[in-house]
Amino acid sequence: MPELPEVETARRGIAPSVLGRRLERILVREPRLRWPVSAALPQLAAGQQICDLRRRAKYLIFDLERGSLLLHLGMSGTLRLLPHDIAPVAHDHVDIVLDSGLCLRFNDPRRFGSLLWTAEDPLTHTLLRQLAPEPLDEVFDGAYLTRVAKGRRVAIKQLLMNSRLVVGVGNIYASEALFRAGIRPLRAAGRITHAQFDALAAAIKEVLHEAIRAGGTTLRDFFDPEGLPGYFKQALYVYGRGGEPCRICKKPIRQIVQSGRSTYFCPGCQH
DNA sequence: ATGGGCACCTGGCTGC
DNA sequence: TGCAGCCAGGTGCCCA
Repeated sequence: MPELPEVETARRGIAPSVLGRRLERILVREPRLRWPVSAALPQLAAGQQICDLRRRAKYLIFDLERGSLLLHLGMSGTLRLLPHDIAPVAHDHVDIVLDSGLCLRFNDPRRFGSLLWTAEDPLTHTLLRQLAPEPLDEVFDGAYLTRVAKGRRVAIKQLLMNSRLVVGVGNIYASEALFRAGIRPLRAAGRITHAQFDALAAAIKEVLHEAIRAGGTTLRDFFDPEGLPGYFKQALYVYGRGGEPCRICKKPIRQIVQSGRSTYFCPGCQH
């Protein structure tokens, strides 16, 4: 479900309600997530103030006074802000109850999401340590992509979805960024020119910024913490548009499968 | 080192 | 209607 813009939308929606508040308690109704939620986690986190709420790739990091919570939304996870006494519905797995009477409720039908505790610097956690630089940071540019793609035969779309090389770009925005940069998703990464990588890095930043501004992309079940959908779907050029005419050249958008996942591109605009 | 395929889950949609 | 089959926004891990 969520790519970087959707996670960032969640972070911005939640931040005003959680920053500086005390985390009263955590209620785990279903610990069987991607990794089992530690039975000790509620006690480790309870009673502490929430000092910061950060995002690293698609992880949300709740920094408490003595340790951090790492939350990943997986494919189908959402966070909602609710009065704590609202009755839970199906797949409401975790409540983070605040001293304001509000609670942050994590719902995740597929349970690919995760909630972890770390007492160390979260950026050194096993799952975060190896992640590529943030795509919206300055160090992420055409020179960076050229460097990491050097000698690689893997298709550029798959490279964009390798979290050791690029983070935050999932299946929707990989297709969208490649369209904007005019690059075919099947092109071997190592054979793309520096100039094309300049265009691709710029396209990634642009599409992520625009999607964040629109509150993310809602295909089916993404809603922000207030329960509102994202409005970026109408701005998609290729994703989910197989067979429909390209918005630029009118040729039909093609849908192919790479690594078992759908890829969309325009045969007229991308080379 | 690199790359490919599988695994983890539920639900919604399509077509018989 | 019912149901089988396929697809879905992620990513860690095992194997060649």
